[in-house]
Amino acid sequence: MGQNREEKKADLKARLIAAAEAEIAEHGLAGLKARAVTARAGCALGALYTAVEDLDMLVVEVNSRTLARLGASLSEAMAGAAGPEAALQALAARYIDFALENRALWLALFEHRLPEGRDFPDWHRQEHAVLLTVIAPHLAALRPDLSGEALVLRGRTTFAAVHGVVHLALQGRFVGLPLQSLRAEVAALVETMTAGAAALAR
Amino acid sequence: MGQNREEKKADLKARLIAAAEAEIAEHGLAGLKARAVTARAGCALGALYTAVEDLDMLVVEVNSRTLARLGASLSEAMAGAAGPEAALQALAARYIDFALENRALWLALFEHRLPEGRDFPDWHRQEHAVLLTVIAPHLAALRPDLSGEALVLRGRTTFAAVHGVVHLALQGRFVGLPLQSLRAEVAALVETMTAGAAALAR
DNA sequence: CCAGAGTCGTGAACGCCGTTCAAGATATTT
DNA sequence: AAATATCTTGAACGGCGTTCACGACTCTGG
Repeated sequence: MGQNREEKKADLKARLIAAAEAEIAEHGLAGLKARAVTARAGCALGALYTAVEDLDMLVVEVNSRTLARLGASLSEAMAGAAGPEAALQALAARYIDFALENRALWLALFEHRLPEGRDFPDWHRQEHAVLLTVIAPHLAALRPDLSGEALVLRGRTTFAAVHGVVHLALQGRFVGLPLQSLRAEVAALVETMTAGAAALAR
Repeated sequence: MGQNREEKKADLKARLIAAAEAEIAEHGLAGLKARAVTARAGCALGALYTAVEDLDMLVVEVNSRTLARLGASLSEAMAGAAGPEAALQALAARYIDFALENRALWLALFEHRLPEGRDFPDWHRQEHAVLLTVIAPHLAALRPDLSGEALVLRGRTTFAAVHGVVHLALQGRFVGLPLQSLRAEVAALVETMTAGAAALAR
């Protein structure tokens, strides 16, 4: 029971992050309330503001954890893939799986915004890079004609295209795909893009 | 000045929609406040709830207008295009132009959510269909091998892919493209997808 | 082991939000 | 012109994120 101050503070912050993660998973990002989080974490309302700057930064902490899990899952998915096309298909499929299994937390990654003037801390911005670095080498193999600069841009474009299809489908928008068609359509999109890349590379 | 009741009510609603549109354009969807809207529309706070059900439905009205303008702009863009590839390129380019010129209003189309239980009225859901119907015929021309059912799904996928690239870029996300690369990258994406479609259609 | 100093957690209170509703203002009917 | 029906008004309400004076706790020097 003899925790010193640093340990207690770290423990409180960890409990708050876990509570916020659970709240988002259950009620979505919009359903995240300071009072519900602190109640679940077993502390007073004001304690939240001793552990993190404000509720937005608590969301950043949750998103940071989600990104780490997503990055690990994607890295694992492309481990055994033979060839760039198979690797990209494996990545897209795993991206869909992760999004479906962590729906609200994954949506929070792209829904969360800071108020007008503020912007995200650099350490968090750079955590997003995994989403691009897992794609880059396979895209380079498909398009040996493109320079490094162009490949970086094309990597962002490729990710965003797949992401857009998954995003609209999981949001349940009218223009989005029905969920039962999502896997097949994303596979077809990746197939179309790799076939197009092969045709344009020569 | 002698307006009857129906005219006054319609006029109030129109003023509220215009005010909400201006507020969203200036401060974003998250910056839309009932008090600011009613002040701009020149009516009392409570009058808002005599014209529309609540603030969410006022956003739906604004989004309805934005969708109509977007649909008209897209229809106009593909008028003079020769061939399906040129038409899809023209549509994508116009989509980007509209999004850039109507940034906050366009973002509101995809950011706005209703609380947990509710969902959008059917008449509004169906207004989104223009985004798909402008694509469908050109996609059908590129992929004569696909059936009608598969083409509908592929149309949604194709829109979502382009939309995803534009969306991440305009949100200013770290993984999004820088705005100055957006047009070229979307053009490259459409080129890749049409090249891939041509390769897979035979 | 104790007392003083420093730090932290607490929850009532604040300002802002969307929404409601009794009451006053306005329009319509008789 | 009076009576009735309808609409508009803005103070008030409950809920939100955030703050802060105060009481409880932890660390340190003797």
